[in-house]
Amino acid sequence: MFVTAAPTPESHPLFINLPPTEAAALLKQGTTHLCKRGESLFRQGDPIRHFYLLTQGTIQLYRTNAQGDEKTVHILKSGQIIGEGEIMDGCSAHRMNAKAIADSTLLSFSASWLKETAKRYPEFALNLLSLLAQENHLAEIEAEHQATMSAAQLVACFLQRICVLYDYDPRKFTLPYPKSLIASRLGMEFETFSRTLAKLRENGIVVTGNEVSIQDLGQIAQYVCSICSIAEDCTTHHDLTIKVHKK
Amino acid sequence: MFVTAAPTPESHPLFINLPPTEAAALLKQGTTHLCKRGESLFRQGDPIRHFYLLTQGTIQLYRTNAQGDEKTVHILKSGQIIGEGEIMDGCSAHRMNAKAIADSTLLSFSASWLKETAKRYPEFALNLLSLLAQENHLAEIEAEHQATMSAAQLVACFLQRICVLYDYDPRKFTLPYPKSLIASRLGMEFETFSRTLAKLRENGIVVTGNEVSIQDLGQIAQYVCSICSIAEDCTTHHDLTIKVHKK
DNA sequence: CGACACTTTGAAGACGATCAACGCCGGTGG
DNA sequence: CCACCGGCGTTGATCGTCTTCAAAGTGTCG
Repeated sequence: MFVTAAPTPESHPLFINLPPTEAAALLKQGTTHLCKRGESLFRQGDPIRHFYLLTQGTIQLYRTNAQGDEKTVHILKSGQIIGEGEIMDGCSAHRMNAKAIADSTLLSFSASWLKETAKRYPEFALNLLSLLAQENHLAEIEAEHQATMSAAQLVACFLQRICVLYDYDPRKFTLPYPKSLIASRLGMEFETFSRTLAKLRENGIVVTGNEVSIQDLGQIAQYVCSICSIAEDCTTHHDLTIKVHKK
Repeated sequence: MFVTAAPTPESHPLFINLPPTEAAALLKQGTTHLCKRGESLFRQGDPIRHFYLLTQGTIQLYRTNAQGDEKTVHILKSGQIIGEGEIMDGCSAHRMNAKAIADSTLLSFSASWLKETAKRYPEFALNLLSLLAQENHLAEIEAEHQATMSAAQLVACFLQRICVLYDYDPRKFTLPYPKSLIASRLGMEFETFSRTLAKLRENGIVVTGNEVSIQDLGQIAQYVCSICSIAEDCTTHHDLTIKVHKK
């Protein structure tokens, strides 16, 4: 999940330690799939047929409950993978919906390809295990954040993550998707999201329209990360600090 | 994580599809470790040395932040495993604390044992992948719950899960650990937990001291599960319904 | 009996959801 | 070219929920 964009599929974390020829051969078994902005890739309840590697674009994963409320589970960017959990878990039907937020390109493999490859290539299996373990950690942290952070802190944390994920300059960048999507991703109402922006301004994050400027990382760390139990080994905040130092 | 208690380590989900002799040989590489009630198994920041299989007792996994607040991440029972995520993720230090809530017995393996075994036995790797994928799903659901459910709904959902996990009769069972621990597990204050009990009584769950009685599963489903986006494929609620039908 | 851990209850305040109104912008159609 | 509309975002007022601080009740084990 938390993977810096792989410039080419061959260099994806899944294929680390595999001979490049093997990786290329495996990748050839995938077919390219296009998904236009607004199009659905699959829906909750659909049979699981494919494992996907997103090579370009943005995919929203979301769930719907009986009341019709939507909750965004993930917003994926190029280099991230789709379906690995559901496939390894042995699910027969999708547990969420996938929709393109922007025109997207995916490499699609059969679901059994993933299991077979994991079985045949121990290195691949270990890479997949590592990815799942990372996703796991992030999901746990997210649950903790939801339980302990205020809306403003959630937003501040998310903005930092976006910044690392997209390799933006914290001092000035443009939101890669609408605010309402972020609100849905963070499990809050968009009115609440909007109101947090005032609070963030007091804490060194200025948002004007779609432009964000994180002015003082130290202040934000104080405001957000001091509450967080992973604080010192938070890769996000760590990477961000390094990023600014370099420039 | 969400594994019905394995009566013997050999029948643990990790060893499914492995020849029994192999499983037994692998298990022999572990050593038995005792952890008395209140004792710490490891702490946040400690180097990661072992993978554990909990064979008896109860282990609490929790995190502490700079402010000193504790958040319980998991409460494990026999049959569950410890450390798999951190090891597969390649962490060098523990990201949380582990403490015995009750006298516990663990089978301990070296961290490299886990990686080596996954590398050598494809079936084992697939089993481990399946377990991680399940944990993942649960963690995602938990984040969603934290974001969308009220305190009372969280408690109701948790009580149902306990019921399935420990194979209790929903109509009358005793809480396996103190209420304050449950509150910490659910990310709420224990005062809040206490107050939710009145609300639950109105919805068909009566708690008196440590005795719980879930009187009407349908009513609870209405109160809790109708909000939840996994509703129809929630193993917990599903299993619970079946359980009652059988009796 | 008294100490201590655990739990309950009360009152005050902070926070987020909800409902409602309005502003802004891009596109469409007359 | 302007009027209208729909998607998106902001702001205000109100209400219910959870936290916080404080006090008191319950239980068990020396």
